[in-house]
Amino acid sequence: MEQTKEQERELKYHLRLRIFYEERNFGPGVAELMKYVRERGSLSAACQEMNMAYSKAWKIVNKAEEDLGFSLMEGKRGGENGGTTVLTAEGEDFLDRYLAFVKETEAAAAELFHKYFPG
Amino acid sequence: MEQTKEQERELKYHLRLRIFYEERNFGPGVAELMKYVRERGSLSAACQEMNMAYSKAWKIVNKAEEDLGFSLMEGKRGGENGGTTVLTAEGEDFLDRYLAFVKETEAAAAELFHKYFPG
DNA sequence: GGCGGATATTCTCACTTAAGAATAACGGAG
DNA sequence: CTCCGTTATTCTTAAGTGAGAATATCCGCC
Repeated sequence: MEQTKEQERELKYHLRLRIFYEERNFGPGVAELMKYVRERGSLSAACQEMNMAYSKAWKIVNKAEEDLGFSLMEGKRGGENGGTTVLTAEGEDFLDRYLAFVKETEAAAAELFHKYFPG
Repeated sequence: MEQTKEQERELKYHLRLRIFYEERNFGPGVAELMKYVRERGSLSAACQEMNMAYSKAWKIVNKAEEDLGFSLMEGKRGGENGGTTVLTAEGEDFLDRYLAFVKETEAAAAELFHKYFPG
């Protein structure tokens, strides 16, 4: 504020799309976890993919479910591989809509960014 | 995850638009401060409007200026009212473009949200 | 029936961030 | 020349977050 700095820098934008309901929210973190759970059939496998502690992932998912008011995934303990986790039907549906929403919104934002911050 | 919850809730979305350059960024907080500084000609007045400690506001602005590489506002100490702070020309320009970018992006996002999350 | 691997849950600890107290400098007004 | 309100800056302390250790439970498989 007192001293000015002179260098030019390339600007980049970044979007964080998050669905809010009062203090509750659903964002990119849970979405990514869900994508891996759908792909791998296991929450701990999803954690390995994302290099995240299982306990943290579990808390994130739990919080999102509390916030949304319905289950996103369901786990089973024991069995052949030790256990499994799969998305619920509502979880699948919600994730798909969230991903489509984010994708199109990001495309729109990219265009607008170049409009206002060209070069 | 173990127990399902049944209530229906209205979903709302919320957008956080933030301009990134590597670890640097410019977001809604600094923008709001700048709007009040432009309106009131004083950073401490802006803080009162936003119910924020002056020291915190100053730090936020300073960080943003460091990140962007140019001054957003300039302060003068002493004088009739104790001091003043006004936006620099670059600050004005940047703020205006940021606000326009955010406004149009939010409008686009609102439309897409209703497309994917109707009702 | 014990093993292994996954789910489920709680508890620490480090680290980051938030909030604001404290202090100094400044300059017009009275 | 002292006072007042503001800018400028640093420091302390409280609060929140992140990362993961620790523990318990489940169940097919050998």
